[in-house]
Amino acid sequence: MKTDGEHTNAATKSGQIAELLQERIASQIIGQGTRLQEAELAAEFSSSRTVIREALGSLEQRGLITRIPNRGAIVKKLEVDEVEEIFEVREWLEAMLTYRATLNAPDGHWQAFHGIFDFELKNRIASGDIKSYNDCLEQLRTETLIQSRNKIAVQYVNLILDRARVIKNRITLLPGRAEAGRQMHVRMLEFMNERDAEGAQAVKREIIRSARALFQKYRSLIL
Amino acid sequence: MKTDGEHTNAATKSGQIAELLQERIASQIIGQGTRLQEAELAAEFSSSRTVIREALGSLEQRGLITRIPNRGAIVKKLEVDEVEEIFEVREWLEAMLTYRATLNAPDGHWQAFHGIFDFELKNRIASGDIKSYNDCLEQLRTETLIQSRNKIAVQYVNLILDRARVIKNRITLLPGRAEAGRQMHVRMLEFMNERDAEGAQAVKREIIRSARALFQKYRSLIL
DNA sequence: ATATACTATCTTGTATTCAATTTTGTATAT
DNA sequence: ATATACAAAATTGAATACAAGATAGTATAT
Repeated sequence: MKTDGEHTNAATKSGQIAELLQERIASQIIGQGTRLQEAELAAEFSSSRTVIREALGSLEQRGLITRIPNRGAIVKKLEVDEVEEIFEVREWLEAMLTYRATLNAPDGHWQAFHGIFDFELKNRIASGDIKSYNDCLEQLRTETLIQSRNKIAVQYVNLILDRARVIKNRITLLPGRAEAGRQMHVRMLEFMNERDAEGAQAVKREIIRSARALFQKYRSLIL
Repeated sequence: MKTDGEHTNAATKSGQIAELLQERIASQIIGQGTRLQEAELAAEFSSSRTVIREALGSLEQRGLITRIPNRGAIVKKLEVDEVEEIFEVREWLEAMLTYRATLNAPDGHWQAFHGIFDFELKNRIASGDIKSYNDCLEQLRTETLIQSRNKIAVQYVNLILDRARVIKNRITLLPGRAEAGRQMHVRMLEFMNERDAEGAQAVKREIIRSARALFQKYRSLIL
């Protein structure tokens, strides 16, 4: 799921622990509302509370946990409103990334992806192989982020997505979503091939808006 | 310049110090490339290195400083590419906020601002009072962020802007910019009054793109 | 039985100490 | 004079120790 390993703070213990905890929280191995006790974590990672506190500081900045002074840290709960807000930010930011990637990529750069989405995935999805679809989606996403050539945008969009990663995954699993998503991506990739950035970003928005609509419909099941 | 004091971490020393340093860095009281020495800061704020390290951790997460393991922290230098990237993200994100604020605000909510931008500021700018223009701009911005009703977007857009606040201010001071900006804002506010979110966001983009063009033209003077 | 006050315990916030790495300065060899 | 090797000082990273606030439990009063 990681996109770029550039300035990872993997050198310090606190950085490593923060990464680990982030992964666990984003994938809900550590569930929403869970209390994060410093001494407990220090014992688990056999380190001092100092580094744990530094790691918690990072997670707080990234918006993954809430810290109440003198009371401790808990994993942030995803409120409905917050998920909606995240969808909205993603709609505009990822549209931007698609727009730029369309303009920046070399000629025919999206042809391969178009082929995969138009043919291979069609059958795989029909046979229930959602995992393959998700993997390709992730690859396309990664490539789009690279081609957008906007490191700062990538940084923030990844930060935001990590706050609602499970939502994204659960929506993909909804009946019919994968195929509908595949078709929209085929359309988007056609625009990208034609260097029609305006058209591509419009479809990208459509993709995210439709995911958001599904969330609104099934939120009781998803959240 | 602060927009919302909601979940400020002003309760802990490290939080307070981080806020203070952020303000100093964003306003370039502490210049780019400056080395931040832990012991030195600890002495200045008469606190322990522990809290300083926590504060530096926050600033690193916010992208304001760079920390090299075992070597220390320096205030990030604004590269040309990075400023361009920030302009691009702002263009899309602030367009979104304008779009939403236009749809969300009650009827006639922007009338007062329109009056100020259309009349009062006209003369003030003509007489060289850029400060007033900047203050009104800030008020409009604050109101837009509130009306957008998207806390997460606000959070990220503020984070991003803090990385290039001086650039924004210096561009406003460029000859002719204030008046040109005023006129564009009048147009934008007309759209907002008419609840034409599409039109309003288009002008907002125009505003940011024109600022970006000025940056490209005068970057040797601005950076 | 319920509510309040108090104490003991637990948890977080901060300071201090120790360890590891980097930087700086000096001496020596070429 | 320049380069290398080594030692000392400075700086950051991590662990421990101490202080302060919050929580839980108990005793007392009503």
